[in-house]
Order: sequence, then C-alpha cells, then structure tokens
Amino acid sequence: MTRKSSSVTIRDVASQANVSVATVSRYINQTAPVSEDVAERIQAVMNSLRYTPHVAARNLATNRANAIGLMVSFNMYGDFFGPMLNGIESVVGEDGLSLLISSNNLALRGGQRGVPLGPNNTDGLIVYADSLDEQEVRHLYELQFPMVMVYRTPPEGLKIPCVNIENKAASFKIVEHLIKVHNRRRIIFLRGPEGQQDSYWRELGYLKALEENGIACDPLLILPGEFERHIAAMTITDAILNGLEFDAVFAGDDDAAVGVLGALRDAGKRVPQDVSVVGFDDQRTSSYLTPALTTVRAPTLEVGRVAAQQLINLLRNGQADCETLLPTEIVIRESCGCNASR
Amino acid sequence: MTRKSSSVTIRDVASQANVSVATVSRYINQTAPVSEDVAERIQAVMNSLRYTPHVAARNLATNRANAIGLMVSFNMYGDFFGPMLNGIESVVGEDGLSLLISSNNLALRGGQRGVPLGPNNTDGLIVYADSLDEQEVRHLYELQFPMVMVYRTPPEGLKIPCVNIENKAASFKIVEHLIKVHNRRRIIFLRGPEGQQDSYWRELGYLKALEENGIACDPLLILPGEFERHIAAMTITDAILNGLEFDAVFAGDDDAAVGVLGALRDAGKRVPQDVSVVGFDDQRTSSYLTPALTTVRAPTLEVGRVAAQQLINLLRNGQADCETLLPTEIVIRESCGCNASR
DNA sequence: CCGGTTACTGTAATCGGTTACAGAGATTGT
DNA sequence: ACAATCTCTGTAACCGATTACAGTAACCGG
Repeated sequence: MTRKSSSVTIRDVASQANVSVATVSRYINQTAPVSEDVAERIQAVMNSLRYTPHVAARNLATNRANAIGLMVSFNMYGDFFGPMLNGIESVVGEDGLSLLISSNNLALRGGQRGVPLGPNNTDGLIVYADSLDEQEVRHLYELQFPMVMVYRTPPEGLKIPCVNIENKAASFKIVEHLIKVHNRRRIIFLRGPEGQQDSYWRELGYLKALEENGIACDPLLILPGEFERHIAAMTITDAILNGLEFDAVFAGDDDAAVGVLGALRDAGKRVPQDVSVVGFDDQRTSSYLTPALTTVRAPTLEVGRVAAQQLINLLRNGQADCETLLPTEIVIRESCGCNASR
Repeated sequence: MTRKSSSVTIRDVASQANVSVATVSRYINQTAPVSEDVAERIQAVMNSLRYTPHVAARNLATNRANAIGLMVSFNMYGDFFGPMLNGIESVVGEDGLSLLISSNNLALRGGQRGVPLGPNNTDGLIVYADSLDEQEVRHLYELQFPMVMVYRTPPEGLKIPCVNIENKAASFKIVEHLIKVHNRRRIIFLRGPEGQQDSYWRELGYLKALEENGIACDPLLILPGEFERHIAAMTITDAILNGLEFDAVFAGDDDAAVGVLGALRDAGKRVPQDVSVVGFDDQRTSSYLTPALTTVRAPTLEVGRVAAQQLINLLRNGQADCETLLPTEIVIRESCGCNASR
C-alpha cells in the first residue's frame, strides 16, 4: 500500500544532532530548557531532514488526540452551516488542534459500532443540535468526555456547557413589531422540527407577544414549517386553500421564509401589502429577496467561535461557562411592511 | 488533565477471554480465522467491558491514519460549501474513515510549521481550488502523498487526479441563449478571482459564444466580479455610472448574480426587460430570487462524492481517474427574459 | 502410516514518540 | 571549601495496538 516513503523519526534527528531523543523531544515541545548550541543543531537537522513528528505516536504517548470533533446532523446544507464551521475552524486551527467532522447518520455507519467521534478519536466534541440522541450524549457524559453543545441545551441533569442564541426575546420583538407597527392580528407561526429547541423558544416569544398585546392565540395558526423552504411553502399553500385567514407569517427561520414568500407569490398574495412575512437568522441572501426579508440577525459564525473556545477552555482548564447566550437583533427590511419605498 | 478514566486495552479483553492479544486483534480486524467459541467469548468480553480500540495505537502500528483531509480556502461561506462537504462526508463516513478539515490561513497557523493536514495526519487529501499553493502541492506530490483536487487542475507536470465540472460548454450555451433567444449583443462577463480555473473556462465559453455568433468581443465588457456579490454589485454600479452600454450580464457565478441583480435594481434598470442576467451554479436560493435566476446547474454535492470516492480508490488500489468532468446543464428561468408570465 | 496442508493460537518485536528517573557540571550561598 | 541548587542531558520504560514467526492439532490423500 502506501508505504510512508522516507519516514524520518526522532531517533534519526537525535543521532544526526549528536543528542538523545529525549533532548530532541524536549526541544520540540519546549518542555524543558535546552542549551543554545544544541537547540541550533537540532533545528538544523530537523530542517535538513524535513522532520515532522508522527502524530499517532505522539497521541499514543500522551494519550491525547490533539483534535476536537464536530458532530453534525446527517445533512447539512444551507447558509447556516458554512459560517458556523468557519467560526469553529478558525479558533481550533489557531490553537494547533485538528478538527474532525462527522455526521451521525445511522444508515451510513451501518458497519461501525458506536459513535464515529469520541474518546478514542478526539479530546472533545462539539455537538450540534440533535446530531446525537440523548442516550449517546449520556453515555459520553458518563465517560466524562468533554463536550459542548451548540443550538441545544443539555439533557436533564447533565452539566454540559452549551452555547445558544437569544431566541425568545428577539422573537417577541419581531412579532410585536408586526402587531404594533403593522397592525397584524392573525399571525401564523411555522414551527421547526419536532423537539428543536430554537423553535421552542421562538414559539414562546411569539406567544408572549400575542399575550402582552391582548391577542388570543389561535392554535390553528401554529403550523409545521420544519425550517425547510419546501415544507413551509406547502404548509402555506394548504392554509390558503383551506381558507385559513391570516395577515402575517413568522416563518420560524429564513429558510422557511423563503418558501413562504414563494407560496404567497404563487397564490397571488402581495407581500407585504396583503401579508407580512418575517424570518429568523438573517442568512446571506435574505436581504436580496424580494421583498427584502425582515428578520432576526443571528451571530452564527460567533456561535462557532465561542463553542470552540469553550471546548478548548474545558480541555485546558477543565472549566467552561455553563451556558452562553449570544445576543440577536431584529433587522427591519421590507417584507414586514416597512421601507416600502424601494 | 483529562486522564482517560478507565482505559480498557486489548490486553484486558484478551486476559478476560482467556486468549492472547493477537487473537483478539485478529478477531476484531477479521484478519485471520478464529474459532467460533473464542469469537463468542471475545465478543462477550468486549461488550461487557465496552472496549473500543485505541486509534492512535492502531494508527501507529499500521502506519495509516484512517482519515482523509479536506483542505479548504480560509473562508468558506456560501451555499457552495455545504453541499460539497455533505457529499464528501457521506462517502468518507460510509467507508469508516474519519474526515479532517482545515483551512490554510497563513495568518492563523502562524505558530505551526508546514501544512496543517498532511502525511502525518491523514492518508490522503482533497484539495479544494487554491487552498494550497503550487509549492505546497508539489512538495506533497514529491512525498507521493495521495491527493485529489476539486475545482482545480493540477500544476503543470503533476499527475494528480482532479474532479471538475463542465464549465465551458455550459457557459457557451447560456451565453448563446442570451444571443439567440433574447437578441442580446453587449453582454458583460464578470470574472472570478485571478487564476480561478472555473472562471477561466467560463470566460472561454463566453468568448466562443460571441465568436460563433459573429459578435466582436469588447474587452470593456469583461470585468471583475470575484464571485462575490458585493464586488459584482460595485462593478455593475460603476459600469452604469461610467455610461457603459450593455444589455446582459453573465455574472460568473450565482453569488455575483445576486449582487448584479441588486445593483441593477438600485440603478432603476429592469431585469429582464432592460438587462438580462444569468449566473452559474444554481445555488439553493437562486430560484427564489426576483426574477428567478437563469443559470447553470452544477452538481456540487456530486463533486464532493466523486472526489472522496476517487481518493479512496487511490488509497486502496493506487488508481484513480486522471480527470473527471461532471456534467452541467443550463436551467432557464426568468432573469434572462424567458417565462415572463409569472 | 506418513508428509503436506489447513485451521487456529501464542510470544514477542515493533511502530515513533514522551517522560520518569538518574546523573553530570556549573553556580551559588555561607 | 562544601553542600545545595540549578541547568542540562541521557537511558530506558511505556503508551496500545499489529503482525512476523513459530508452533500445535486436526485433517487429507495416497
């Protein structure tokens, strides 16, 4: 197979530099002082031999993988994923660690046993939303395996740091905007996937906005959107066919909002004149839609950065913030009815 | 630090099952026959001990990392990246390999020497576009390190498998569509980043379409777009201010097309009545833009799948297709001037 | 009954690093 | 001048797997 052609080992370096392997190791890892001339000799030999340490050997000896894992849902598309990964990768790379990434599709890892990322692979894990089921999380937790969760709070009783975004307050604000500024009363809310926590909090914000403004909640207006554009589109199309009356849609997220916009256009409804539409996330293209989408800006890249940072803290110092909640802000564009100028 | 709490080794399994470590290893890896009752005993012990092999030890012994690397440009956002990663991850995971991912931002890996992904890390590399400069590629090539490139052809003289998409033919077709169907004559082409290969071929298709239809190429119409929406937008805005006459824009990619659409709208030009706009990629949101974007569908996820497949073939059999060119097809929507109905 | 496979198992070397332990000079304090 | 300390270095055990080599027992054909 692929024989590693000319494997230069630490012993080669040591002998050519006339020192012991221990000294070379110490020089490389800066783990003990080394006299200046020796250091120079070692460095020179390393350069001329193009020596790079064998990570597997190092990992075996130190019992650390020097890598962290990112566990994601089995399909990751959308504007959402890129920025988060970007954030994670930047701080992980900065720290000299490797980043392993894997989805947890049961169908795929048919042959394998257990989770594809774990203690034997990585030093810690970033768990995205429901990429790992509760049982798997609990198991890793019992092993005292360092984890931080993003877009999810840990299961009951487990103290796992998590980083989330402010869902409820922003949802409240944006729905209240629809009510107070645009005088909307019958506002549809499109739920995300069953059990999705962001969706749960957004719904709470929605309900609170209704309540505080004296609008009775009509359960018929809470419908499935799944954070997916085509499902959201279907839901809205059905709603119109069934004669459901509504004057606004809080789409759950921007992806669903895109579907809603399409469905309304197909049905001949004007946005925002007939129906206001708002989303959540402020994905890259949202400002380029017609009409430009009013939504909530979520600091997705920042979530990635913070999560990685927390995990690294956990690894190094054994400490991390139990929960960090990143701020969100509503961004008013056109789809709610504002800035009709353009 | 993080002491691996209860590290169960192969020796524990062996002794509890009353066999030698060699036998256990052979059972695990199916590398030699093992009698049935022994197999059962081993399996039972493994289950009760929750044994999982230590990958670093295995990697050291076999001198393989059981992982492949994906090297990406230092910033990866956009609809583009998700699907590709999705494709790669699916086949890599299916094969029981791990996926390491890293960007090659010089600024970041200031401390480190060399490329963050390489022979000591991984068994092979997928190199995305210009994430690695030519010198680095040559170095890895000299080490006979397995690589495949995506969205890029290897440097002169190096036989590295690559997977690309059909750029020229589709560009030709879509530009010809503008000419023949919509009678456009002054068509702007927005280049991608300097040296970007996809951009190069798309330009060739553009030029060929002009030539075959008897239109002289006006160099003033070839402008920078960088495959970035805000740069594309600026370029178009400037062009309009400078009084450049044009009746169509081939934006280089969909991202740039989004910028073009915005710039034209801001300038009061109607699309497609005044100016036709077409893109390349068919990103997820492109069909939801107003007007819906006429573009070229690129099988991004498939690129990922094929690349991973090729790399795995290279690892297993030492063989891979020198170049695979994935087909693209033009998809006619509204921004060119067709289907004006909606 | 005997040489040659076949099926299975065990011992111990090996992969390439890290690091506990020991020790040699040089420096310092009294 | 002597002990204590500090700086630097080397030897060898160890991390947890794989696998070459050796060996035993059963089986098979003639």
